[in-house]
Amino acid sequence: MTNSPDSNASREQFGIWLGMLARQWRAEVDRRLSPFILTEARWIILFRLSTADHDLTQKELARVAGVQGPTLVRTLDWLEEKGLIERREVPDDRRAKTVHLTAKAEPALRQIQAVIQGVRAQIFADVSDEELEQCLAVFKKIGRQFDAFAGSAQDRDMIMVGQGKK
Amino acid sequence: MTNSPDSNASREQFGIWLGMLARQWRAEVDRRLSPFILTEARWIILFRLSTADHDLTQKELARVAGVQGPTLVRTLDWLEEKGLIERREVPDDRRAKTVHLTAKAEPALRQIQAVIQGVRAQIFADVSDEELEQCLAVFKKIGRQFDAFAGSAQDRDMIMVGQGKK
DNA sequence: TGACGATAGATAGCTATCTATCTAAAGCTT
DNA sequence: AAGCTTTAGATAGATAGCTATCTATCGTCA
Repeated sequence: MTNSPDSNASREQFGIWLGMLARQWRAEVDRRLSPFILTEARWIILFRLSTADHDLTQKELARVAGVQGPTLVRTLDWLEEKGLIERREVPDDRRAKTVHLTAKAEPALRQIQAVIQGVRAQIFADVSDEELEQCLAVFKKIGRQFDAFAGSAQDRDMIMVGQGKK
Repeated sequence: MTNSPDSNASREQFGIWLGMLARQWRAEVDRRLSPFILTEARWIILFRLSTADHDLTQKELARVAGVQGPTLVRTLDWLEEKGLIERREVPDDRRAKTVHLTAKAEPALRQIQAVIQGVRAQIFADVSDEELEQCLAVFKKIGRQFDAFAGSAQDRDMIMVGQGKK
């Protein structure tokens, strides 16, 4: 009774689950982050900066964070206003700016790492490493299909290479 | 304290993948739906109405659609203005309203079903039924953890019962 | 060298989501 | 019956995402 009749229902459900889980994920992280003024979207940027192996321009940062340029601009505006990052001009290219964590950001980041770690520990409580890997494998297959639609087929792989197994 | 060196990275990645895929999913559906004025968020509501086995109040509809009340209200306002749904007062409870598809909505819905089907066919091109089920199983485990946080532990199961295998 | 297309970042405006709060009605409790 | 508490839906405002477009700068090539 599982194969055909259910698989259709599963496919119908998948997109909706994806959306619901993504929203719940964000809500839970935001809830736990609320003592730190940060939200998930803002934290992701700090995290990416802290784990980057070279100075990132806004364009590069947007790519590894998985958002579009304008979305990043607003987040950076906020982070810069709070003194957590700074934009520096690039000598060689006066259009570009690199983004850097300030001294103020670093202690906050360490505390927050622990909070996020706590979220993950609970969320993945029942999920084995193997299950997680299978799930991510499906994500990557699906991601490739989306990229095929969009035509920018290499971007996603670069993201994973960029920080997945560094 | 995890087993393989990768599993930590996988856990770090998971939330970000979830968010990115959910956004790409929505973008692709929206793109294909653009000839029909509808967006994914609006279509989901129509879909839920069309597959419900009894009249749904807004509260019930919000739950099966996986959004909060206010989000639904705005979507319904739009759908009602376009003449695709109507709200009816409930005789027994003058606070509540049930939501109904109009005659105008039904032919549109059938066309759209085909479009969405097309999205799924391509997105899941490389994904076997088995992989999909495993992935959904992980989703459900994670979903239960979120519900445990929120305290409303039964809601999610009810959602799946409500339309998963009916 | 001057002009034109491409690129980096910023801005504007739309959609969708959430939380917090309001209003009205329903349901208890005394 | 009066007065709480709870519930259904609506409203307001914040956050975050997107596309389209603008400005400034870079690079190329005629």
